[in-house]
Amino acid sequence: MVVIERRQCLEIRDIGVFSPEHTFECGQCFRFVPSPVGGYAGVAFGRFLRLWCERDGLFLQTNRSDFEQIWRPFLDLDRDYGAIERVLSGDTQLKQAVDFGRGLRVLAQDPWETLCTFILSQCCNIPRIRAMTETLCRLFGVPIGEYEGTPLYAFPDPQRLAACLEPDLAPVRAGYRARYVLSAARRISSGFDLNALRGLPTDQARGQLMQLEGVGRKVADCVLLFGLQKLDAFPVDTWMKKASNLWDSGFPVHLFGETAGIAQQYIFYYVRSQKSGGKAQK
DNA sequence: TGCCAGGCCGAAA
DNA sequence: TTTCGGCATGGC
Repeated sequence: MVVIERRQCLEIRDIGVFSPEHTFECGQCFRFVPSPVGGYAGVAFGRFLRLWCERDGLFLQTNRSDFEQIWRPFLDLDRDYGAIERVLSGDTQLKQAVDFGRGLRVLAQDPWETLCTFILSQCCNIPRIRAMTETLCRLFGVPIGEYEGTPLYAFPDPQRLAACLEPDLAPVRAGYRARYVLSAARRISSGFDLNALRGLPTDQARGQLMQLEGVGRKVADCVLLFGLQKLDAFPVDTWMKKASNLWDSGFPVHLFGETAGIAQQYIFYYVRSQKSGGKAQK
């Protein structure tokens, strides 16, 4: 990887294919949207980022310090996705999914934000998850400036939400999920250490997460994958059954290690695209 | 208008 | 252990 400092931004080269669209439309992260001036823009870890592709480079509108501390790990830039894609493409069925989503990266998100957004995700489509998440941030997150005239907010920390009551969350329109969000916020702010789960084997970490109210196997595995970088997690649920229908010769679940978690994201994205008429759902 | 959505929970079978 | 209804709401 080569990092070149440009005027007001950084240019990243030699990282293989990186697709902001596939990375932010594949259903793992709900706070980055297409920017009116190109690429994608959003907030993570209390910082704003816009990123776009130009010629053979990936451009980040950020500074060197934030890049090293936040965006380099967040965007998983040090992993060799080319090698992973080559392995997955050896399976003729998986190759369809890889070809569709080529350039997506499994993000390293904040575990608390990941937990919260995937609690909100249950039985919702992605546009609605995005809307609920933005309302939650606008109401309870710390303002961090503005972009193109739109105010920006950090994701609210668990202590802030733990001080709320269910009626406070009514504008979020989260329905029965509001209770789960508040319950998780109270557990986290009273000592449940999400980061400590990184040191546990995946199955033990999953068991701990499932102790939280409203967190089942699916939400737990999404937190393991996107928030704790346990890429051997593999959320198996209703969409996987649909994938099995799509691929009539059986579903490829022989994967292990980091390949499994990355593969499931290509598959999820591909299956969803097939259901919405062969193009990425926005 | 009706179906579906990155589910979870508790009860019943 | 598996199945099923209920939950709260909005996108399409």
